[in-house]
Amino acid sequence: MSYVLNGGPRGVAPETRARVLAAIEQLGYRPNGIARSLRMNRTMTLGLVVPDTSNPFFAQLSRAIEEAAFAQDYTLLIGNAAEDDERQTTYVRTFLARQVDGLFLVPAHGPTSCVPELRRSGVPWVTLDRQIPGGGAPAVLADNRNGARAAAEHLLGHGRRSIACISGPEDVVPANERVGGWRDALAEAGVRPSEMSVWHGAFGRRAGYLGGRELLADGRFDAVFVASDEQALGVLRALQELGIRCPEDVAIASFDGIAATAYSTPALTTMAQPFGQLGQTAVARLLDQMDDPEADPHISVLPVTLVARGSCGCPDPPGGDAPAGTVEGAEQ
Amino acid sequence: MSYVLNGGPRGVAPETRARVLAAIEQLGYRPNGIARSLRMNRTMTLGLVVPDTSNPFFAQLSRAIEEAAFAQDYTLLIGNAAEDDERQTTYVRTFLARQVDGLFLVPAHGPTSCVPELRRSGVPWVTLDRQIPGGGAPAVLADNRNGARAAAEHLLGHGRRSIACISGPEDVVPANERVGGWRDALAEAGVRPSEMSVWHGAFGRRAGYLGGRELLADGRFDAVFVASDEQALGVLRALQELGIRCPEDVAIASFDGIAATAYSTPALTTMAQPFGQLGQTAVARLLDQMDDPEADPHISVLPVTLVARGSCGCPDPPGGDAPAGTVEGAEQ
DNA sequence: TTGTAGGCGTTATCAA
DNA sequence: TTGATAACGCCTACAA
Repeated sequence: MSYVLNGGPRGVAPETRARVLAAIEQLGYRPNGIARSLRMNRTMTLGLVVPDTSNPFFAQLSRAIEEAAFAQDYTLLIGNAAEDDERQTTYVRTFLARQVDGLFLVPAHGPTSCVPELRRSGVPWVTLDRQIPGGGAPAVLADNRNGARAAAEHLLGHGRRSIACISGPEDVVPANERVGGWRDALAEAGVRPSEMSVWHGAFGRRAGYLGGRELLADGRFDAVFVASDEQALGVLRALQELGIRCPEDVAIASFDGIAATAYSTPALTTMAQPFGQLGQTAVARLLDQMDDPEADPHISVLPVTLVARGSCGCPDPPGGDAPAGTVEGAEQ
Repeated sequence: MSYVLNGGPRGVAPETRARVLAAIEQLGYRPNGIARSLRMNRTMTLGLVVPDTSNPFFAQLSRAIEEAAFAQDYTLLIGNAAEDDERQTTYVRTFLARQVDGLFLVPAHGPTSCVPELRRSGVPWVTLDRQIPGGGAPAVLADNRNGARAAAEHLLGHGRRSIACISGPEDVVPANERVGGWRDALAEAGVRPSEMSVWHGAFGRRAGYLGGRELLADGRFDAVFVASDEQALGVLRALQELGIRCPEDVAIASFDGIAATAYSTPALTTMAQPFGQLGQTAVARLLDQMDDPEADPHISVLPVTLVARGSCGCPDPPGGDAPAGTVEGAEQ
């Protein structure tokens, strides 16, 4: 039975095979994957814990990982930490109890108390998007600093001189790297650190909206670099309410390259992350670790690409142009 | 060991319990959920297959279901059918092989060839959002017809008389129910069926954008009812490119109540689905079926609520007002 | 080429 | 109160 369904590890006489197949058909037999997992000591399941599944950036990232995992015959369990360390730990624990073969973690901001447990479990894991300080696990990251710098330089290239920054939570590493890149560009253009204005808030539209209202109302700035597209969409709405035109009065460049940026008015100029590659790389790294748990944890930093649209002052292309780095998993 | 960890079904002497606990600690013992599932014949896992995880509506719906399942100690497996019947079947099969205790299905458009297999498996299942013609399974649905009618009536109430409709694929039931509701309202206002213009396309922004460009360019219409928010966001962009003002020249009302509608310019007037309730109801129905597979499949139709914002001509509230039906799982 | 049996890690039943 | 043991369904090594 086993031999005919799995095609091995030894042969079956054609006549017997037919008999077995017939019996399977007749009894409506379905193999039990749980028993198989128990025996084989692998579940062909991977876990993914993200800070917030309702944030389109994480949704697109999850989708890319799912795609890559599916292609390798793995099923993906997705857990939503809701930006809460306790819930993050709960999910990690649940997944470990379910004997996932490996785990992806996009750490929520704040402490990441599940790390020791994760390490003790011996289950291979990989962090994504955000690195863990004393991690010890492979990480797959976007080139936040250079990307942010390129975005700010692009705004400078449009003749903007007074460029604010709206960023994510202060304890999120990539948010700070992006602020760093923005600072780099401004410093090189001769702006003093004391003249650089940064606003910190949650990722998500609401925070962007609030930051926009607070920072851009008085006309001090002729441009803003926003650390995430979601926030930038909120900023766009804030400008609208304030009667400030984009890009004429305030130009915007942001970061991530989510699909929605192609349909706002104006469409957003953004540094697009290579979602498909991020997913594939993450899966590849995890499989590496599963192959050889002793292999030293590799840090992969993937480049981001500028997608110039209307919000920075470039010509606004027709709605729905595909951001360069977002071909797979973006569709719609 | 089992008795101390699970607190039953029989007692353990305090002294023994302490010894067991100590051993657990010392050996770093972790219970194996797979073995447990095999023995118990339940995995505490539910499956969900949706047509397209990158569509924010399904993302928000998935999130609500995950929330409700998590609250009942179930883990949710999410599969992305990518609007492809074959892939949908693959996921259903994968989930059945993994011995999910129950399954949620949001059928992709077109045929749903996995139904016989699903039925034969004996695993309880529930359909969501879209009902299956000869289903036989419980369904949890929004009140599409009345919701759409209310939306169209609202546009009529603003004095609009020439109201087009942009809808989803022709073979998707809820899309047609929404078209039906829009027809109802127009007919009641004295519009002849021959004067009612409907455009059909995929759900998603791109389709809405294309439909908007095609249908609204020549100024024949002073309003449009759009069958999904995603499409409506595309329509908004199309109007912008055509130099048509919203709501002055063309008013918009749409359907779903996804979070992004609160941040567009103008913010979208929409019929908000009660995501939280949909999730809870779906889980409740599935647990019902699991309790008693013979219980007859109940069809739950939940009401949608009008969220009036700028796109229909109502005053545009500040960005980020929470759509009435979307409290849970919407955040941002 | 095929039948048989042991064991994966649990839980629950039976005997002590 | 506890120790021993069968069984869940699968895979595979071994014997025939």
